[in-house]
Amino acid sequence: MASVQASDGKAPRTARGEKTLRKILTAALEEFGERGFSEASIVGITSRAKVALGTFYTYFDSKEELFQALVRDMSAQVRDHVAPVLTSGTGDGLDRERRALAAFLRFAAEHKQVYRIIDEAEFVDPKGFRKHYETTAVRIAARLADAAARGELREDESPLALEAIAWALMGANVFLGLRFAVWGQSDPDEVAAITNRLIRHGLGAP
Amino acid sequence: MASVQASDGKAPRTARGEKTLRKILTAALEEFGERGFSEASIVGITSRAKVALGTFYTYFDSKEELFQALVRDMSAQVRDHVAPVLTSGTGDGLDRERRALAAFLRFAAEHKQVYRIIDEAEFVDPKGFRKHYETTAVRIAARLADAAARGELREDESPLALEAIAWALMGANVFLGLRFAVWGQSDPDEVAAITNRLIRHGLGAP
DNA sequence: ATGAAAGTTGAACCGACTTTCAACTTAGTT
DNA sequence: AACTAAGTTGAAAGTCGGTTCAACTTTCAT
Repeated sequence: MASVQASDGKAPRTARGEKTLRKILTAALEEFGERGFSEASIVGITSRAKVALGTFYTYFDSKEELFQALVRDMSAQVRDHVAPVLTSGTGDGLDRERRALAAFLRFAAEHKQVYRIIDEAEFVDPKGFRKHYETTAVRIAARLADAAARGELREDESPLALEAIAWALMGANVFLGLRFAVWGQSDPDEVAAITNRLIRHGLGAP
Repeated sequence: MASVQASDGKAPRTARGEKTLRKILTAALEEFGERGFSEASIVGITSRAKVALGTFYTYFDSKEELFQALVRDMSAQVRDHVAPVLTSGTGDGLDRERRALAAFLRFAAEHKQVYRIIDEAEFVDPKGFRKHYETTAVRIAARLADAAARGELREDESPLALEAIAWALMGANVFLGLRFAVWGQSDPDEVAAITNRLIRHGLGAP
């Protein structure tokens, strides 16, 4: 949460201000997570945060800017939550992807608001939304290229193929999160294992 | 478009009424597709349709109900557009999935509004959204079960596995559509072929 | 041709929400 | 204690767009 920024020229200058800003951000995450962007209201946010309506405008220029700030932060949170499992543990590059999916599912189950905010960014903050998925795809593609360079993959893929595969894996992960973490809850390791079999060996008869 | 319904008790009773309803629906698709749900306005819709503001309420109880009607219709359109390639053509069950993805990508490229409306339904019409993806997933799972029964797949999967795989494939398709049909445009057959290799053989070295 | 049902019109109503702002409070410095 | 910068307050302004409705027009069966 430390990374979230107020609007330009509106950063808090005292400890009191910083505390207030944090209260607003926490409240905003709840409000947007529960009610969605357009149903959410500044009054709802400020009353959850137990500050006056006007205080909001000490830190943000508009509801949109607050939302954008949250999208940036949530995007970073997802990344930071998955990152640790990428460097630790044994196994090859595809094992690494399995752990990443399991970590993502665990995170999604615990932070459904985050999920909703990133999804809704497609309409409220299209640039932020696109940036989130494009950088995520690039990150996945880089990991795959790395695994390919170590000879762990079936074959070297063309750049288009690598990108397409990265988007396919990302989309699979997002939808699995929606189905098995946000809507229902299944064992993340089990879901990740099933998916990983698909990714490693495919579905076709040998 | 014939399937779209007006709100309860508001169905047109004359040819004139039917024509007006159709004008409103066409205009609504454009308006929602271009501006999104909350930016879209009834005035925007009725002026595109070249009817008076009040006419809208002859056929719909609210902006939300219109949107829901459109979601139902778009969901059916996607299904109907993909269906033909499932029964025609040669090859096994995985080939069938390849053709389905290619057809979906072609449809998405030509009907970006449809894409946007279904995505935004997550927030405006959660029930419709969920229904769309759940029935789609069930359909995919049934096709896979069918292929498995014919011995075309590597192994029989457990019910959880089958469902998870269906959601993974669906998510992959949706994200590929976003990246390679809505945001950018690549040859649908090429993208489908790349993805199909992944699904058939997996990425792992043999 | 006529009457009734269906459809159309757009000004006005209405409520809800974002945003502003001038007065007030708090905290830290000299 | 006095001063000042930062932060807080909430009433009120301003805006916007969904919805209503009573008058009007069109259609069509008899």
